[in-house]
Amino acid sequence: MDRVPAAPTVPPASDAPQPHLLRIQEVAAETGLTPRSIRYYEEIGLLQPAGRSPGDYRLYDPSDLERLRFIRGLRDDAGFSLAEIGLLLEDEAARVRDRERFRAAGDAEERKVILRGLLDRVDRQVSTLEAKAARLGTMIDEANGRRAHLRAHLAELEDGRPAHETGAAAR
Amino acid sequence: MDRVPAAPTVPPASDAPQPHLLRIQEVAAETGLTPRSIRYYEEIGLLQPAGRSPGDYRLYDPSDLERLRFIRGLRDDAGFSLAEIGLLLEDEAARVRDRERFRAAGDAEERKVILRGLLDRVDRQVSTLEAKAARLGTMIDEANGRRAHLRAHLAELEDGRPAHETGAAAR
DNA sequence: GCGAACCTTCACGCGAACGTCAAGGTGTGG
DNA sequence: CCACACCTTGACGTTCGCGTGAAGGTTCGC
Repeated sequence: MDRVPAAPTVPPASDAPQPHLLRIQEVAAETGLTPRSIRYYEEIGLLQPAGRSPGDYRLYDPSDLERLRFIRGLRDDAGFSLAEIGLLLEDEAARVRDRERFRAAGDAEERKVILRGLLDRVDRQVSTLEAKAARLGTMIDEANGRRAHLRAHLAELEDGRPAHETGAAAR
Repeated sequence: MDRVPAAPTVPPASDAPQPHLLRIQEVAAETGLTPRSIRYYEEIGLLQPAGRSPGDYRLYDPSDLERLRFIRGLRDDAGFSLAEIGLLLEDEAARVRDRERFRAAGDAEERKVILRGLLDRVDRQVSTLEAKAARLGTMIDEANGRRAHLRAHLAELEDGRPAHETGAAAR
């Protein structure tokens, strides 16, 4: 059975940097990616795992999961290339540094600076996504235009002489 | 062979199959694609040029242009793979057949059947596009959520103690 | 009828985004 | 302590979506 720590009387709250570290296959199952892809994304600099085990296993924390899901969304839903995703997410090294700096910074002023940087990036992400959505919207409009055109033609034919009903083609 | 009607006093609407046939490079300029891509799309069955010249040059009519523009939109704006585009456009051979049959069919009833088929296809295209747009919309919402979260954190820091102004960071 | 520009069909090459072994090290329940 | 699943780093293979010649035929203006 599980050798789970039976009763941690009081987790000392001072530093608990082990919330839920997952190994690569669990991450894969969780995100719908493959281990190979995840390693590849690391290779091209899209994300760094939160840490490594003593035996050098990659270990991922929840924020890594979120990032991977975001990457997958950008790839599958938005159809961006990994290169574009790299530009959107911008410099994984910076993220790591920022998190480090943020934790280290007791100074509220520095935290604000970091937060503003993050906010700017998210703003750019949103506008990029919205631009894409707008182009998609245009395409949908055009397709609807063709649809209306066809409907008009069809109506013309049907209206001119409502011959016999075509069975179950009403819809 | 066919002689071209030099001066069709009254275009009898029965057959005028030479409106504006373009060669591949003109089509490329018109659609923003490359000749190589256009040939490749033909190779994988995305479209057949309206005809060939006596010297075997590919010749494209306006509906080919429209189709190519649609393909480009699906590829660039919607981010579909060419395989997915093939599924969306569904069987170029059918389109050719349909057009042929439509022209040949004086029968209004058969024309209606063909039009209904086309309409169904366009309907499926629209719903596929809208599904994609919805997923993109979800992504945008999530990104906005993160944005709001960051804003809240930032506001908390700034509100708690509005220290000194950060110069020109007002955006 | 000639040259330039365009076209044709192969055919090979390339970067992106992984898949797939191979040859080992790691973690753990029994 | 061992079996076995999981992990590691290479390294090579694959598919997609074309780019880039090579070698030759076609159009067209002059």
